[in-house]
Amino acid sequence: METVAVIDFETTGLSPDWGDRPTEIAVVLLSGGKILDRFQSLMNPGRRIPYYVTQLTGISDEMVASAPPVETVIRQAVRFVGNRPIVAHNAAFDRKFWRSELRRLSLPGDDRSFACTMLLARRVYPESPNHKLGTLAQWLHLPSAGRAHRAMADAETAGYLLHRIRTDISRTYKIRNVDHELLARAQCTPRSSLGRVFCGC
DNA sequence: TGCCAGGCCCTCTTTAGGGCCTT
Repeated sequence: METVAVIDFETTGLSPDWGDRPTEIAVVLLSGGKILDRFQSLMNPGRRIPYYVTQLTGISDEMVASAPPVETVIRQAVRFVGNRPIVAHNAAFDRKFWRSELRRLSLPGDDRSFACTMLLARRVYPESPNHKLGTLAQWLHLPSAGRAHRAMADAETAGYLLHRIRTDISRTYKIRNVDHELLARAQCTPRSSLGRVFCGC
């Protein structure tokens, strides 16, 4: 089964266009539902972290003061991810920070597509109370990964969610190997045609 | 104590509007 890189950013806010920067990144390499390797680092965003974000994530100005700068960590993360497909929960959010930081560094790969576990979960589990990562983890009884809203815990949980989605799709549509290409296609496919997408492959 | 944006999806829709989700 293809190895994918599941990414999660903690940041100073919602938008790099407003000057927000990452404060932490975690990447897990996932294959067949097993975590093969992990990368995690706090980083110094060069700006203050709003109080409400610290309340949410537990990441404070004091914690990132001695951390390496964003540029250093992003270069390490890019090397760790390599050419593997990238997955995230609400991938549009992580993708825009990934792109923003790669462009700052003039690194290639800022146009890479991300597969999104939230969009997949909306289609596969429409009956879930909502499609927040924490709710899905609880609702599906996924393994506990630690404190929510920290990068490694959320990346691991998104990895477990991805594996569960693959397993349920395989069972529902009698497909043995649900690879990343199918997930990527599902990302752009209306829920009503999900069955046709997988049965058609 | 900075409460910001944007892509996706649904519907009381499509020449639009609003909710969800991420920090």
